[in-house]
Amino acid sequence: MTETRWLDADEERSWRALRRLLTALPARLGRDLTALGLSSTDYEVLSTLSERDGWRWGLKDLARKMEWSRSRLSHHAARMEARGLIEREPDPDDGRGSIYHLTDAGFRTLEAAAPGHLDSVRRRLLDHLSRDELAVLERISTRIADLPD
Amino acid sequence: MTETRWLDADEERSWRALRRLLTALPARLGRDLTALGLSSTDYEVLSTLSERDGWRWGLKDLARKMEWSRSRLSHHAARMEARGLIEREPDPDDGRGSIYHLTDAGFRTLEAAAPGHLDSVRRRLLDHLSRDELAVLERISTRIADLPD
DNA sequence: TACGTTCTTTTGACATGTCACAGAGACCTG
DNA sequence: CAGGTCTCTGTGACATGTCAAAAGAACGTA
Repeated sequence: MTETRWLDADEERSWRALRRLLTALPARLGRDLTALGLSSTDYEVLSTLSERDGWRWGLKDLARKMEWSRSRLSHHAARMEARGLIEREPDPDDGRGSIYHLTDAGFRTLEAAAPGHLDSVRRRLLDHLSRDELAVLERISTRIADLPD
Repeated sequence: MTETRWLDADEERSWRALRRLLTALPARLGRDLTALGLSSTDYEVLSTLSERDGWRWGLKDLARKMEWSRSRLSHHAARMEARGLIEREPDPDDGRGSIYHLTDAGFRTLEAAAPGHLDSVRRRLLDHLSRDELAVLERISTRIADLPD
C-alpha cells in the first residue's frame, strides 16, 4: 500500500480555479449563443460544416473532425435536419456512407449568429488576457489536449 | 452596421487550443472516474457533501455551493439516494427544506475513488505544468471565472 | 464467385440536464 | 390573525448524450 500523494497548496488552488473555468466559461458562452437562437452544439456543427468548400462532409469525417461519436452526430444531425439547418443524402461512392451539407437557411443562421458569438468570446475571455497570457494559455492548452487519450 | 472584428491569428490559435482543452480534459477525467465506478457528477456531489462536518447540507446551500440548479441537484440526489450513496430528510427548522447527508456507503465509495481520481488529475494535467505555468493558469482561470455572469 | 469479416450509419433504450410549474411552508402587512 | 406573496423542493415533459445492437454495404480470400 503506497501513501496517496495529495495536492499541495499551489496545485490545489490552481486545480480548483481551473475547474471553475471549465464549468463557467462553456456555460456562459452557451447561454449567450442560446440567446442568439442556437445551442453550442448546433453552432459547432454548422461552423464545422461551413469550413469545407461546398459545405459537404461525410458523417464519419465530420465526426472525427469534431471529435464526436458517430452516434451522437447522427442523432444531432437528425434533429438539425428536422429544423431545416442541414440535409443528408446517401454517398454515391459508398452505399454505407451519408453526406451532410448545409442548407441555405443553415448558412444564414450561422452567419446571423457568428458576430454575436465572437463578441461573446471576446467579452468573456479574450478581452481579459494580455498577449503574454494568451501565449501561455495556448501553450498549456495544446500540451494538455495533445496528451494521449 | 459596424464591421465585425474577427480574431487575429494569435487569438484564433489560443481560442482553438482552449476549446480543445475544454472538451478533452473533462472527458478524460470523467472516463477515468467512470472506470472507478462514479460519474464526474456523482463524485462532485459526494466530495462536496463530505467537506462539511457531519456530511450534512441543505439542498439550497449545496446547490449554490456547487453552482448547480436546485432542480438538477434534486433529480440527481434522487438517483443517488436510490443507490444508497446519500439520504434526504426534511429540515426540522424549515418545513420546506430538505437536508442531504452522506451515508457510510457513500463516504466509503468516495474514499475508494479519491486516490485514483487524484492520480488521474496529476497524469492528465498537473504533472505536465511547471510551477510558473501553474501560477499563470490559476491567475487566468480565477480572473475569467470571476467575471460577472 | 461465395463466404465470412469488417465497416458505416441508424435506431432504441436509457442516463442526465433544462425548464415550467405544482404544492407546501414561511413571511409580511393591514 | 387572515390573506396575499414569496420561497423551497419535487415532478413531468422534453432535449440531449451514451451504449449496444441491427441492417446493409464493402472488402478479402479461398
